[in-house]
Amino acid sequence: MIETGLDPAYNPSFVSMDLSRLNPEQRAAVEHRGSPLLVLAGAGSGKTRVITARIAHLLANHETQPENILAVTFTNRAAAEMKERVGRLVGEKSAKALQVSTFHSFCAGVLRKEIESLGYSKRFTIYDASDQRALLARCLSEFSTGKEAFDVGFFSYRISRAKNRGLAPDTYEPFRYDKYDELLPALWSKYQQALRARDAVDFDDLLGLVNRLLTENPEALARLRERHHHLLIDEYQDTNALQFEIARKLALEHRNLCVVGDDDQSIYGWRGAETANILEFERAFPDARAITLDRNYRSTETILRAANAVIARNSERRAKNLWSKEGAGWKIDLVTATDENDEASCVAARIKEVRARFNLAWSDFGVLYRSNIQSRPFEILFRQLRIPYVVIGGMEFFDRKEVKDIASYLRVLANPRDDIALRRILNVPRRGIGDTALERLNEAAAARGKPLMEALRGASRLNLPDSARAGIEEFLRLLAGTQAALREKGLGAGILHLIHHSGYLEELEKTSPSQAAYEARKEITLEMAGAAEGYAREHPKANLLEFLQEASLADDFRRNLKEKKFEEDTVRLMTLHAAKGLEFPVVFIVGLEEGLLPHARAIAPATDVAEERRLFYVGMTRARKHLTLTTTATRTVRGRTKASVESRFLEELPSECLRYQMSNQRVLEEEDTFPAPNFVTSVSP
DNA sequence: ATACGTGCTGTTTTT
DNA sequence: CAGCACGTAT
Repeated sequence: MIETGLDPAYNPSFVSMDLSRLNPEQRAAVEHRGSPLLVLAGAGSGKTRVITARIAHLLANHETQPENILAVTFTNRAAAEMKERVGRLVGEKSAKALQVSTFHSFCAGVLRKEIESLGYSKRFTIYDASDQRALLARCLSEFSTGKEAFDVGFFSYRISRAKNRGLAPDTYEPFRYDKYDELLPALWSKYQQALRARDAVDFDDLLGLVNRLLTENPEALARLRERHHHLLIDEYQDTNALQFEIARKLALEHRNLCVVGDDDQSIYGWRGAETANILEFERAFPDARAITLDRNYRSTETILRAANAVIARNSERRAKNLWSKEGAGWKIDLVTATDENDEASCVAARIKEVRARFNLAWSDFGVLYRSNIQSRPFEILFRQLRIPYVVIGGMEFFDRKEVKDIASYLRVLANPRDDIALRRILNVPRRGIGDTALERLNEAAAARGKPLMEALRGASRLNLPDSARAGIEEFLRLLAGTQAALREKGLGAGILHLIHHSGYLEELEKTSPSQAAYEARKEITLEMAGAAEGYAREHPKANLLEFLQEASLADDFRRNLKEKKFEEDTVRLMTLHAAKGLEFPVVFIVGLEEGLLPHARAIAPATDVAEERRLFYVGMTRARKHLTLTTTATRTVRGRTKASVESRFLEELPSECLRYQMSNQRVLEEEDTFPAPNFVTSVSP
């Protein structure tokens, strides 16, 4: 039994939640009621613990039902983990009824039910970044801008940024007028029409449309407020303006809003994240309570001291100094390697040495880098040395060509108007429908204002080469056959039907440079069917649309594929971004060089490197016991070998926290008198 | 329509 | 070192 908070409405006799293991600040965060709450939670301060305890506390007090709690996390992995942790506190049954998801999948779910009031069909398709670009490129080509070269990516970036600020084509105000901005409003509205014609929404629309729904449809707003009576947002520093607006509208009435974040760990500014959301929370909600958690239960004092020194260089932050009682521990090793291969072998040697000496698991080691490309030397070497590893993120399953192809088939089946997907697979595998035939079909469709699929069905009336005619017929037969197989035998079997009746594997074999490459691609292709099967088993009622939605938002789907690997005892390789929220006893941050960290793109004259510094800070604070930072003397990038320049961040580290080493030195030396950190214990209160 | 060779250019993070 | 656009040969 615990002592209660100050809320007079609070009745201690209901309490069965044990809060005695929380520190006073954590406990205050769990018990606060009646007004919005901002929890400024430093790295390793027990942030997830607070959120899960708060949820459990709400449930244990019978203050609400699980289905009325909406917890928003930044990644789906975090969502799954949160559900599991709440489950341990309140039982799996309650936990299952909670809604825990990312903003994007939450919005997708809302739109599936409510989008018709916004003039879209319920069967809408979600376009990912590459679909978006493809469609944008098509729109751009209609502007016949002559010889002027435009970068589609640049438009896509600007449109996305504008959308995330809640703007529309007619409210867009160019920041600085250039040739892009001149065209942007017109292109944007054309793009928006094109999406509409295809029954498609892009990632940003998911948020934008929900925000519109909440503004324009009072009944929907009331329903959602009723349903989501308690709102918790994790990683609040990474929310953008639109997400803030959605949360604000949902919470305005019941005011049960709890946000948890750390401005020092804001690393998604490039994606529209507004640190202002966290810095000015109290301005948006004047009755808000703010609680700071600055006791760290994760890292040694040495690591924290260094991390604090680095982050202190940033202005524009809510001052906070992490402290811990974990002991000084080892110094941070700063290793200079000759090149990126030497860097990899040095890390490998250290992993082996420390693992053997302290009897650790492979999964106790994390190797963090700034950009995905840096994983390669590590992968090659680890494979040679038989160090089990897994690359988290990187080339995601869903970015693979094979997977996109199969998914495009499914998308066409689910939404025949989706001609971005249709164009992608109409001639994959090759079936004689070349560019000229495609253009002719396209013209026919455009002339009558119909989707491309209509033109295919009426292809016999068009002037087309025989090969194309036959190909189209074959293609339509394949779709019909797959449709039937999906309906009669289920998702997995339907996809297998598609793979085996399309000649897809044969085409893969032909186009693969080697037998090994073919085998790998084949495996990916078949995995798609396996994953779908797994999904269908877990969600028996789900239809194709829902499956695709999960897949494009990378929800359960990717976990079915990857979770196994993640649970295995492997060294984890990942970007600094992907490492947020994780911790490892032993961490390596590699490539501490100018151009890499801070990244070249972030060094531009006018921009400051604050976000790169935060990224470094996030990386450092992942380490519990030991941290190694590496640089190289030379590095080969895009085939060019160049002398490396040490990262400016290294100078920001207090020298007394560091031990300088060369790549052939060991972690433990003969004369080493540092007391080894205790790798075994460390249970937070 | 497709297969294949050449030359060019781009440097990051992800829901 | 890619991956891509473009051009040429079949």
